Amino acid sequence: MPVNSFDSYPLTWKPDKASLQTPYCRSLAEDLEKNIRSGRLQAGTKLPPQREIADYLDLNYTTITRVYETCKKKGLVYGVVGRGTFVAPHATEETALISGDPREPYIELGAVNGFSEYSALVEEATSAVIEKGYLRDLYAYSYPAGHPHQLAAGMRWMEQLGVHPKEENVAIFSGAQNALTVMMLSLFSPGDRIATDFYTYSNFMELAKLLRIVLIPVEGDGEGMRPDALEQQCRLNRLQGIYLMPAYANPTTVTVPLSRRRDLADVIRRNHLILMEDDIAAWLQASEQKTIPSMYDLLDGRSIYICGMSKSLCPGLRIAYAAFGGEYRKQILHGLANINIKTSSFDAEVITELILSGAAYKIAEQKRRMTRKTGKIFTDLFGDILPDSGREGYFRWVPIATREPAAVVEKDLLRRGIRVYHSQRFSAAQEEDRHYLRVALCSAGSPTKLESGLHTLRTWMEETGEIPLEASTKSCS
Amino acid sequence: MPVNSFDSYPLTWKPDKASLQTPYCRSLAEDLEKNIRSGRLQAGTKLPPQREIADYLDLNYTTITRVYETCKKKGLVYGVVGRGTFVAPHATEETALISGDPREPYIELGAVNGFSEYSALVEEATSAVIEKGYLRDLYAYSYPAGHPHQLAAGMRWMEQLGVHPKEENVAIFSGAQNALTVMMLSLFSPGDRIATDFYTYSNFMELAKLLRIVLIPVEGDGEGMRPDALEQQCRLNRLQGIYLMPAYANPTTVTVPLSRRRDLADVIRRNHLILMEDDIAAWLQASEQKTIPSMYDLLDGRSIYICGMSKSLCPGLRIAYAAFGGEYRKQILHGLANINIKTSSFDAEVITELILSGAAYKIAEQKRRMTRKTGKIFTDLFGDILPDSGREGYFRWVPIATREPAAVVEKDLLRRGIRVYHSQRFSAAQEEDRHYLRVALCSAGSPTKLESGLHTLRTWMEETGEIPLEASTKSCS
DNA sequence: CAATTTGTATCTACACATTTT
DNA sequence: GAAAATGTGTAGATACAAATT
Repeated sequence: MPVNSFDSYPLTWKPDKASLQTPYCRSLAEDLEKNIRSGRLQAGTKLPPQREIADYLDLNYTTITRVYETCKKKGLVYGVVGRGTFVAPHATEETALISGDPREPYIELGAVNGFSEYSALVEEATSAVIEKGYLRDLYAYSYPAGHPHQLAAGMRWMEQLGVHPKEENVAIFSGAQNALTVMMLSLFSPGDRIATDFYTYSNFMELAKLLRIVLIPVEGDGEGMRPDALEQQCRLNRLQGIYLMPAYANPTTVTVPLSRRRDLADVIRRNHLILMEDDIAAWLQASEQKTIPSMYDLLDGRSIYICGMSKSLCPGLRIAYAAFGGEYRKQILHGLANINIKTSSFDAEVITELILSGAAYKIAEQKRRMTRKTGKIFTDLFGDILPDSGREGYFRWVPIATREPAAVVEKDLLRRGIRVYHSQRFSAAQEEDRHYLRVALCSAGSPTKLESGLHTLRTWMEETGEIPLEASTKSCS
Repeated sequence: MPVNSFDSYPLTWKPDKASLQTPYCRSLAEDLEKNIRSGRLQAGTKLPPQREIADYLDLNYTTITRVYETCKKKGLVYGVVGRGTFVAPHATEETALISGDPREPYIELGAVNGFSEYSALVEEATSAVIEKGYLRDLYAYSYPAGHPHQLAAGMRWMEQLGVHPKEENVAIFSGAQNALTVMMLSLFSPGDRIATDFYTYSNFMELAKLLRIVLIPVEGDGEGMRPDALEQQCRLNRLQGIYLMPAYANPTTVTVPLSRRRDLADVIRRNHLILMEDDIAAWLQASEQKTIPSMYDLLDGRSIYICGMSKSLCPGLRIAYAAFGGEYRKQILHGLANINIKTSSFDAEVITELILSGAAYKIAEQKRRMTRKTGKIFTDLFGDILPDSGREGYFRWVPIATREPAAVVEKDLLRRGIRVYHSQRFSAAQEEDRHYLRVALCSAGSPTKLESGLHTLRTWMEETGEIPLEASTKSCS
């Protein structure tokens, strides 16, 4: 659905011949950038074909290739072979999900805060660390990857999640996002291509943009990314890596079952991709009888596994464990040393205390209980139209029919008193064919507020004709 | 002093004509990379001129340009117009300064640990934070840039260092290195060029390498970087930024006086450079009567100022304050949000407590006392040959005459029981004309050990004929 | 100080793969 | 299913600037 095909013929971007300066490629790139940043060229606009501009300006057409190339590197435009070059969405605005001010008068169903109100056990652990009295050791330099006993605690935690690395292949980072930063900087170069789900974690998308790493969205279904689609993209795009959230993916809520994990692992192995497995929610499922093996284990530890503790235990503590293949060890530790120098010893020690004392498991269980409770509230209100949404998880993925722009939808709902995020924030592709809302169940502050917020949402859906719709959370294409 | 000019004529790199595959530029780049990584082509080796290889292989010579370009992007080689292309030093090995294991049997004069043994006051502050009981608030999401009262404490600290930003232009980072990472990622792009001192902080060099940002070394003298040399490089290289440590620069110990700061600020303003001012040691001089104004103030806040707290207060607490120009605000906060999500609330709060309670100033004074004491130990032993070295500071910069490779010198001294760092680790340029040792005075663990270590150093210098030499710490070209 | 060597920037040329028509 | 449209990858030609001789 090209926003602007050839109906309005006169070239959408028609550089001024007179003001053309030499070197052409630079002066043209600057002009194009100005046009986009000023808003004259809106996101989605189709730019004229390279050959057309070249004809018009009487230049060789690969010179125009350079111009588009320069702007592509800056994330301003993107090209599709056979179709044309388009102004990128998110070219100017930013989509990072930063939590709002808690005192604002809306009910928070947007940010995923992870039941941050339940931290009494964390406070106890904090005190315990101080009483133990080895702060002195902690507050000195050493062990950039983490104290051995902290790493041991991390390994114990990962074990319950189906991850079994060697101790020398584990390190502590300042949160999952920090771990991703270090991994991406250490293992990839600008211009490298990484496969992701069609919808993926928006902070990861922003990070990739900062690092000039190109995300290639891969089609999926109710079981996650499709192995054949991945294989195809490997052929087309010479991929270097892949980013996955196999357990309760953010935002689609999909959990990849074992058989699919095996198939994906095959493709990854065959194409020598570096897998970054962001296991943000595995712990939510850890209590269930069967733990699904991690992709890390399925790949015999020849990948990157990241397990952030902030969401599961406490947002203020910035700690993540990562396991990695021995072949990446040197580069990762080098990156870690140069980007972080080291991680906060105190945070790491509090997490360690929580794990070793067993409190971490209690907190996790507490949060699981909350998750079930809020899940029930959601199902009570939306079960009729979203029958498949009863799983454990911090948020839901609600299909919507309206074609209104994302900003309009979000603003409309905010005016009604709830904050939600539109699927466009999570779309790695340039166009989506279906639209969704991500509805967080863990941030409202109380069950009552959550219920009230969800009620507002339901009312909106009914008033705007969203309901009835052919319900389906399965196809998260 | 080309390590390998044309004495050994047959092309240093002679790709095999037969095994040449298409595409040429890729196959050749891979071959060159293999040769360098395998060690067949040693650091410093001059590669054949582009035209020569092209002639030999019967290819257009810009194709060889592409090959060298690819390897240059990977940091494997570097080119100098008019001289040739050379294999980069540090191409394969890494030079980051990671602290050694404290139990090893040498005396540490290499890493700069900042008297980490004096942290009783830090322990008290840690307890105080817990007793105050607002951990609950701290452990929740909000204020990605830092709590307002934490920022206020940061501003108070910066004030004594001659920095006066607006509150909205201040943020908290997870240590100085983390702040630099965020700044570099947010404000620069791969391929951008940043001016640095000829000798500069080695972790910054490594970070730049990771981010594919090119460092352009600029000549300096006893007062720091030379404004005319900077001006020249701006003309030659189209620079985007500049990195400076105006107070007791690491490793050269140079403090830039006010007049020089003014001159540099002029050049920076005229050439629209983004200044990153790493004020790692200003606090050491804060007690002195006159505080030299920061470059940040001299530029009316149109720059980046970074003030790491780890060295001054406690290595285990990963906190740095940064002030920035309003024109960078949006990008920096965006980068901060996507790279860190947020900084450890606990560490930030402990630092805040230290500042507000006044303990921070006491610790600083304590460390200043230690610095003077260790400085005196150094002067007692080396005052005769290094008369100008009596300033306050955590390390000294000792000129040496030997031309032995850096690794040999360091290993020799390690065998004698002391660890020091050779100037090559800090050299942003490819060749140095003088050599130095950086000698840390704050990491030995005790005055006795320090004295013993320095004695070992002196003995080595006498035995190897280093002493007598025409002493001069002034020329840090 | 002019000629030469050498790397860099820019523009041109062409073959190719995918998508659309 | 063939032809046309369109972006991408690779190679070549030329002008230029800095450093060396």
